[in-house]
Amino acid sequence: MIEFGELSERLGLMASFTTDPNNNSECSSEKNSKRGEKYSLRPRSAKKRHAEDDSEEIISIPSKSSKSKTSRAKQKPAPLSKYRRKTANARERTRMKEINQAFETLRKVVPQMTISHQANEKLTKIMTLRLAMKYISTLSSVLSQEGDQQDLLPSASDFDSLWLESDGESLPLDSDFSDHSLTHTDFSIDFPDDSLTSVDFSSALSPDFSHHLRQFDPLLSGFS
DNA sequence: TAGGCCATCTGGTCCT
DNA sequence: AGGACCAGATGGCCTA
Repeated sequence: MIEFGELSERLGLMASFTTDPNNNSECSSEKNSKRGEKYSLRPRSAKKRHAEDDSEEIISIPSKSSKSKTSRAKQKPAPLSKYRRKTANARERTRMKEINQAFETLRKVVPQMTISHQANEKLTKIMTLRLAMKYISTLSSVLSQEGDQQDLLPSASDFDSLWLESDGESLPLDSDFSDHSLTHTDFSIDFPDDSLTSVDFSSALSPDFSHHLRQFDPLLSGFS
């Protein structure tokens, strides 16, 4: 079991909780929250929360027609205490942070793509997932072709038959390495929203490819 | 200004 | 009981 102090230290809670050790449920939700400001509710949420806090102090007689919190409390379990709500939020942020870190890792593993419109922008989450699926599919395809051969790493000529496959569709990669890009038309199968006009798969065709392949090897060993 | 993307909050559900 | 996970709601930021 994690002590509050330990949890708070881990999650950086202490700054926004009061220093009163006897009152863990107090927090600094009064200040307007800014992104990145920890453990303060957004203005709207804080307003709502305060309204709920106020209503909790009112003892009302439950009635059928009433939609007050007090009447609803009879049917639903009591909302989390401020303290538990804060810690739950902190855990949720941590969880999302880990997911985002995994996305960052994935962005680094998939070949760098060049998107003409947004050349300097990082891939969105959905784009990252889609490209990863394509990349895995490509590697799988290459490995299956190389299955009978000793050398698993593809030679340059192997890329003449490198395909990007998705949902039964096959997208041929340009075998001319001086212009290894997919056209917008090619990619429109998976990106019908015109978000891509060209995709540069140069890293997949470079020596780096073997590095990527080795990284994926354990995952792909079960394919064949 | 609308739409896309994202972070955060929140309540519900499941699990330990 | 409390944590993990999930999805909906909300609002901020950015770009076309």
